[in-house]
Amino acid sequence: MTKKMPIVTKPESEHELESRVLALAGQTLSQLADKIHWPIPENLKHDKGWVGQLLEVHLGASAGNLSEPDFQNIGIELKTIPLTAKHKAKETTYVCAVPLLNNIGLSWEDCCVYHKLSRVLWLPVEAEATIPLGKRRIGRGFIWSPSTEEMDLLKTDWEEFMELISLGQVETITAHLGEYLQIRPKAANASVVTTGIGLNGMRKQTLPRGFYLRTSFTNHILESFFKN
DNA sequence: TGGTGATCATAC
DNA sequence: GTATGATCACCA
Repeated sequence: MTKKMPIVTKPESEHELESRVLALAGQTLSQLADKIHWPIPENLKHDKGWVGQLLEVHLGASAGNLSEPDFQNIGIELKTIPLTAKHKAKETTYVCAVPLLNNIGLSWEDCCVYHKLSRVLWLPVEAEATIPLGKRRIGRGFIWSPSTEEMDLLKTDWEEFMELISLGQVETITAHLGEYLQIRPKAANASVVTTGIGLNGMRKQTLPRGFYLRTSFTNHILESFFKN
C-alpha cells in the first residue's frame, strides 16, 4: 500500500478527535477505503497493518513511523481492537519493543509500556474471518488512560520481566509468563537478531521481542467502557 | 478453538 | 536492524 498525502488534518484537541471517532462508528472499511481511493486487499495476510493505517489516515494521525504517539500534539496513541463475533478482542495488542540492553535501573515510569499506554484511543473493528474485509464495521472508539489498579497490574508483570532480562534470562521467557502483559517475538522472522544480555552478563545476540497486552486485559478495558 | 511463536509490509 | 502497523499459522 502506497502512502498518500494526508487528507485529514491533525486533530487539535481530544474533543476534536473524539468527534471524528464518533463519526466513524458504524462505517464499513470499504466506505473509508473508497474515500481515499485505497484498494481493499482480499485479506490481511500480506497487509496486516492495513486497517490500522486506514484509520490513522481518516483520523489525521501524524507520527508516521516515528517513535511518537500517533497524535503527537495531543499525546494520544491509536490502537485498533479486532473483535470476534462475540465482541471480544480477537488478538493481543502490541505495545512496544522490549529493552534487552541498558535496562539496569530502568523504572516503570520511564519505560515504554508506561508511556505508550498513558493515553490511548481504542478503536474496535469487526474482525471475524467470515466477514469480507470491506464489509467490516468500525465500532465506537474511546480515549482511555489506565486506572491506578490497571497500572499496578501492568507494573507487576513488567517488573518481573525486567528482572529476568537484566539477569540474562531472556531466553527463559515465554508468552505464558505475565498476567496481563506478555513478551513474544517481534521481528520479520525467527532469524532476526538484536543484542541482549547473556547468562554471564556478557552481550548476546537474541531474537527481538515485544510487549503485548493479553486479550483478557483489552477485554477488561472494553467491558469497563461499555458497561452502563 | 484459543494462545503461543512466527511472520508480513514498508520507511528509513 | 528498528520503527510503524498488526495478524497468521499451527499445535495442544
